[in-house]
Parts: sequence; C-alpha cells; structure tokens
Amino acid sequence: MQKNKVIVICGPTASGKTALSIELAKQIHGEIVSCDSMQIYKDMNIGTAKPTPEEMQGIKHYLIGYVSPEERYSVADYKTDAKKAIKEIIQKGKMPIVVGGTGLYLDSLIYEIEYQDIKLDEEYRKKLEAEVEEEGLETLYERAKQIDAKAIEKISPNDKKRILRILEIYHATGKTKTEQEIESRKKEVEYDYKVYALDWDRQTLYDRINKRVDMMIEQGLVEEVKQILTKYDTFPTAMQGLGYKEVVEYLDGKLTKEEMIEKIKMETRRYAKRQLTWFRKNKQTIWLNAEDTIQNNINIILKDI
RNA sequence: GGCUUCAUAGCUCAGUUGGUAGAGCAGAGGACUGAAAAUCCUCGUGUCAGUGGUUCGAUUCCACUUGAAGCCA
Repeated sequence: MQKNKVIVICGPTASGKTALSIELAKQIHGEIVSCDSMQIYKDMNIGTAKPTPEEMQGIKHYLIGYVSPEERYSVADYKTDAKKAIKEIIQKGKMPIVVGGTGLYLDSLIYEIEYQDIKLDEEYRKKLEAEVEEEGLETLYERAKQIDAKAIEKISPNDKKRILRILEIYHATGKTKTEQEIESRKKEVEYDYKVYALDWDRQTLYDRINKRVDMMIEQGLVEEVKQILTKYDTFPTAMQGLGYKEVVEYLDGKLTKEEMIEKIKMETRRYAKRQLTWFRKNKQTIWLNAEDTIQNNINIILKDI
C-alpha cells in the first residue's frame, strides 16, 4: 500500500516559510502542522513570529499557541501531537504540510523516532544538577562513560545536558542511551515525507533577520514579555526563546535597549546558521531558492505530488 | 599655530629588549534522540597608517607625511 504524502517546508528563521506554506495550502487543499518549539506556546506571539489570523487566510494551523508557557514540553510530546494532527488532516482528505524550523522536532517525524512513555524525573535532574555543583562535571562524565561508553564518545566533557541525559535515561529505564536509540528507530516511517528547505544568500538572510527584529520591537515585544512575566510564574522552557530571554535581561537592567536589540539580532543570526547546518545534513531535502517567486517554488513542489 | 599621545585581524586591544605577530568579541564550519530558539566542538596572515632613513634584517629605532584624541595658545 502506498504511503500518504506529507509535505515538509523547513529552513532557517525569517526565510519565508509561512508565506510559502499558506499559499501552497490554498492551492493544494492543505492544512498546516507547525514544527516550531516556541510557537507552541500561548501568549508568545510577536517574538516567535507566529502567523497572524490574517496571514493564515483561513488555512487551518495545528500546534500553534496551545501550550502554557508554564508547561514542560519536549520532542516526545511534539511527536505525539504532530502525528495526531497529520492523521486528522489525512482523514479529512486534505494534504498535511509540516512547516517549521525546529530540526529536532522535524527529525522525530521524518525518521519516525519512537519515544518511550516515560516522564522527566525532575527530582533526579535536580539531584544531578546539585552533584555537578559539588563534584564538578568531570565526575558525572566519568559515571556516564561507565554506563554508556559508546554514547560518550560523541559527547564533549563540557556538554552538561547530554551527560546528564545519559544518566537520566539509565536511571529511568535501566537502558543505555545507545540501546534506547536503536530501539527508537525500529518502526517503519509511516508517511512519505517530501522535504523542502528554503535557501537564501547568507547576507540577505541576515538582513532579513535584522529587519525582523527591529519590527518585533516596534510591534511591542517588550510589552509582550512584561505581560507574560505578569501572567505566568515559571518557565521550564519557554523563556529560552530568542528575543524573550534578552528582553528579560533588559528589564532586569543588565542590558541597555540598544544592547538588547543587537543581542537578539546576533543570537538570531547564529540560530539561523545552526538551523542551516541541521537541514543540510538530510540529503533527501530539496533546496528551494527563496529569492525566486513563491509561485515558482510552489510549482516545483507540485511536480512531486 | 605649539606640545603630547596614539595609529596592529571586521571591532576592542595585547605584543615583538629589531629576526614579518596573538587574545577576546564578531564571523565561518560542524555536532545534535525526552531542555533543541537549548547545549556543545573546531577554526586566527593581517600592505602591524604611508614614504624615506639607519641596519645583514624594521611592524619594532629615527625623520617626515597623513589621520585621530588630548593639552597649551
């Protein structure tokens, strides 16, 4: 039986994914599944460059603004939510279009990575964090090496997150990260993902990013952050968002307004660079010249479906 | 106008008791399986302002020129 096709449009931040995907959806009777680790949150609109209802032009979007910034969310949650959305769209007889720039989330779909149903053990993470403080990271690095020497080969002794993760996986499941990763890729990929990425001349992309940050400030990013800080108390992941953590530093008096704006621009440029590195890794990806017209790029996609 | 100080990587600056130079930041490349807009790794040649002079050899010393900053008129 032939697999259902799913269109994927990825690319760095500010590359024009939203405009292309909405126009495509209009032409092929599609609906959009966002693939963005920050647009999932409620009340974070300006800084995440969420498409506005006007921009959406009546096209249904899934997985945008449906999680409280106080909640902890992970790629495992995304995988579940996105698969559900894709299924729903197909059942309606429409074409699912996955759109976004979060490479890790995207890979969970296109490689059908299976996450076991385990919850984050916050107590254990706190315990590990405390141990890092007291004994230093090297001790935990050595312990992780004892558990999973293969996985540790690829991990720097400075990469705290990944060192802790090896220990957490072992603590929660009794399995090594290496074992768990093998198991996670046993399932056959359910859909026929057609992956497209938008490519710009680097300098042009950076100019677009700089302009977009200026626009976000004009649109009231600082006010948006103030409101979020008033409305919510804790932010397990949401305040990692670009533009949010820098505004918080500004509000705390650690940066001037000018410094804050420059920092957001710089960090966003770097983020775009990391995204490009990620997307280049997938050799199946078809690169679209973003400087071409939207219609020309849509025509390229139309040939494949 | 006179005096002083400065001029080195895209930026901020070290440095060479004369043997053509190195940090931070920026930038580039890469990694990435439950925090991922996160986290981490690697990468440093530039007429050492210009022109002459001294010297085996000058970015380093000397002179002049240009530019910048400060002080005195």
